[in-house]
Formats: sequence, structure tokens, C-alpha cells
Amino acid sequence: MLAGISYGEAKKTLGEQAYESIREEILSLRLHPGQTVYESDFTRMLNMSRTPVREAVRALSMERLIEVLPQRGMKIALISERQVEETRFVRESLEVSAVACLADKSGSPEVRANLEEALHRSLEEQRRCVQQEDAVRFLHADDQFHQVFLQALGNITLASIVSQMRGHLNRVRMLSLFEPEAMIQLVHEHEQIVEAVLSADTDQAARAMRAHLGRLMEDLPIVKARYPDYFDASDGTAR
Amino acid sequence: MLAGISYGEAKKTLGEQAYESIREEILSLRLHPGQTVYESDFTRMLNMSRTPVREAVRALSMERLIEVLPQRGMKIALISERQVEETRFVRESLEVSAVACLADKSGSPEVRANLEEALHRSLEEQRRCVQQEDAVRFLHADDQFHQVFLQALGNITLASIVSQMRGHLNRVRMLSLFEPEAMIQLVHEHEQIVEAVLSADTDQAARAMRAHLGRLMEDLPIVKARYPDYFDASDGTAR
DNA sequence: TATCGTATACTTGTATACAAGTCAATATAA
DNA sequence: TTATATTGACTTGTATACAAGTATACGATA
Repeated sequence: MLAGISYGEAKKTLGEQAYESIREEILSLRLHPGQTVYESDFTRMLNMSRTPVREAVRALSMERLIEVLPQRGMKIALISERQVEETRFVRESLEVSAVACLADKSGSPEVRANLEEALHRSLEEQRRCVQQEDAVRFLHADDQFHQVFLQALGNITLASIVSQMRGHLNRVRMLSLFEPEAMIQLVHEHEQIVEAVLSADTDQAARAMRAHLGRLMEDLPIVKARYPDYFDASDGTAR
Repeated sequence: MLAGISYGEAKKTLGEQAYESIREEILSLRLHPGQTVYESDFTRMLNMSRTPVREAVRALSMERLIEVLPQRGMKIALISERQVEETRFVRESLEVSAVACLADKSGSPEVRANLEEALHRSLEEQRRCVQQEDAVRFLHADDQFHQVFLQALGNITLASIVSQMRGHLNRVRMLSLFEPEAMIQLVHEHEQIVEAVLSADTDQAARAMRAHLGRLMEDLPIVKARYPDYFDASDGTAR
């Protein structure tokens, strides 16, 4: 291999690049919920042909982040209260099971050691974000914290489902932009989860995670009131 | 609309047709785990161009039912013990949460009424399959039984994840071809779940479903021993 | 004989051409 | 004026052409 060139980074197909780029545009809200877009917008933006763009669009449409209107274009998915709650429910179920399983296994020294190190590092990073009042970076640190458990569990299928679910939830969180007190509260809840898992208290770990993810969309009504255009008005009726 | 033609059936794109056809070929094992196939096989089989075939292949590859080898072809995914266990874990987590939630709600008369009717009908169908010793039809009835809960819960996101998970598990079940006693045992477990949910006993419903899905892949070692070629030998190492 | 280079016949990845549906503006007719 | 065709400029769905990577057979060379 040529020195310095593509050291370790696997070469991605254009389709994969398109998927990642467009998804990031959607989750960052640079593409607005409800906005009408066309394949041609993406071919121009990414400077590639329709084929890889369509591939990405199909994938995002299966993920329910894009709604394709045949022969008429496509819409960036509105934030749907129903979709958010469905997604939150799935995340709660899977992550509760994950930490319960990990708490069971945390008797084993090598599992425990890896987990402990990674969790404490993540908590430190979160505290730094709080101190610097950097909400966007905190959002990322929060996701990373949860990712630590999924990584440790080693269930790739579960991890990829959860990260897909996070997409829908994070658009809401981007709009809520935490107050410092909210971040402090979240760090506190995280600490309780860590405490329970590392002390191998399965039930307490499950309860703590369930409570934590139960409160995840607590301020959705406020966000919805402030950005009504981004939300699906006909929620609950047809989909 | 022309009388008798496409009465109520939404017109599907070729891509969707290809997805369903190929998926069915894989799950029925008519396409063997590990078998090498090419896009051209599907274009001939389905009499359409590469574009919709590729669309289907991409989707199935995300579902991990097909493994694409760039520039070399593709392989029908081997049955991976790891994949099966990951998938079973996800299903257990989600379905336990689902029945727990339903048991909570089954105090409400209209929820209860709908559920009760559908569940008892499904149990009857299962008993018929046992009586006629029709294992394939039983497999389908079993899936339908679980689907009743997901339908009643009304969480479309959760339901579609579970039905995706079922794909990997059902290839194993197709190979195990139940003995009559095994079917009787499964019906019995189903009855216990129904009993618990309808009597609003949340904990018992969760326990019964967890036990039921915990035993789901009990005979995987036997199947693996009988059909070693269909299984991923390098399981647990790289993926 | 064994090794290496090369041509070739595959494959998938990507770009483009063509078909067909949708919508809005506009011309036409009552 | 109002209702109805009609046209045309869009869109996505589908087919095909082209680019580039991979494996294999085969012949030249040591």
C-alpha cells in the first residue's frame, strides 16, 4: 500500500458516502423536517449520478427518515410524536435488557475491567461538557455513553437497531438544546446506572436505565409547541 | 379501475416484488445458505433488469440475509450461530416488553376483547396444525400468534423489527421440522402466555414469554450437526 | 517442472438513456 | 365566467451502457 494513503480507512462506495452525508444533513436539521427535496438536489450537492443517490434514498426511506412520493419527489420526514414514542419504547426495551445482561456478567473480572474504565472516561467527558456548557458536544457524549454498554454487550444486531432508533430521537434533542441543569441531571442518572451495573445489581440497573430512558422525551411537548412546523400534525391518524 | 384487476392490492414496484420474491426464496431455503449467486441469476429468474434487482439485494444485504462480495458476486448468508443468538436476544427483549405492556393495558375492556378473540382463534388454528401434524403450517401459525400481540400493541416500528428478526430464526426452524410433541409443548407455552396477559398479570406474562423465547433455539445444536454446510464455521471470530 | 505475467471473461459499481406518472398553466368550449 | 381538455415541464421507475475490479486459464520464461 502507498504510504500515507488510505491508511486503514476502507474505501467506501459512492452509495455509502451518499447515505452518510444525507443522513447527517437530516439529523443535524440542515434539511428541515417536512422539506421537499428531489434526487437532483442530492446529485448536485454530492456531485454524483442518480444511481448511488437513489441507493441512499431507499435506505433512508426504509429508516423512515425520508418519505418518497412516487413520481412527485420526496419529503424529509416530519418529526412524528408517534414515531418518537415507538422508537423510545424500542430503545428502552433493548437497552434495559442490555444493562441487565451486563450487570449479570459484571462479576467476571475482565468484563468488569473493560466496562469500568470506558464508563468512567465517558462520565468525565460528560462532566467536561457540562462545565463548558457545550450542549451539542454533550449530546454526542451522551450517545457515546450508551454506546459503551452496547459495545460491551457485543450484540451487533442490537447495537445497530439502537443506533438507528437514536436518529429519530436526536432530532428532537437537537431542538431542545439542554439547559445546564438538565445536563447535570442526566449525568446523575448515568452515574446511577454505572453504579448499579458495576455492583452487579441487575434489578437496580434495569430500573435505573428504564427510568432514564422513560424521561428521555419529557420535553417533547415544549419542543413541539415551539417548532410546530417540524411536527406531523395528523399524528395518530393515518401514517 | 378495471373490474377484477388489482382489486385493492396496491401496485408494487419491481424493486419491491424482487425483494419479496428473493427473501422468500432465501427463507424457504430454496436458495441454500452459503450458495453463490449473481445479479444475473435474479434478472433471469424475475425477468427484470439489474436496477430493481440491485435495489432488493441492497435491502437484503442490510438485513444480513445476503453478503455482497464486491466485483465477485454474492453469497446467501450462512446461518450464523452468533447471528441467531443476537437475533433471539432482541426478539426476547422486545416481545417480553410488548406482552408486559399489553398485560398492563388488558384491564381496558376494548383492548381485552380484541386480544382475547384473536388469541383464542390463533390457538385453535395451532391445535388443528398439531392434530394434522402439519409442521410447516404450524410454523406459520406460530408466527401469526406472536404477531397478534404486536398488532395489538400498535407499535409498527417494533413489529417490523421483530418480523425482520424472525427471518434468521425461521431458517433454523425450517430445518428442525418439529416433532408432534414439540408442537404440543409450544402450544402449551402459548396458552400460558395468553392466560397471564388476559388476567393482567404483568410479571407472569413477561416470565412466560421470556421462557418461551429462551427455549426457541434449543435444538440449534442438533440442526447444526445435521446440516453443517449451512452453518458459519468461523463463528465467533471475524464477521 | 515451476513461476510469473498477461489476456480474458466474468463480476459489481456507476452513469446515462428512456418510460411513464403527476401537476400546473393554458387554451378551448359551454 | 366556469368547467374541461391539453400540453409541457417536471418528477421517479426502469433499462441499458460503460468503468473498473477479480479470478482463472494459459503461455512464456527460467
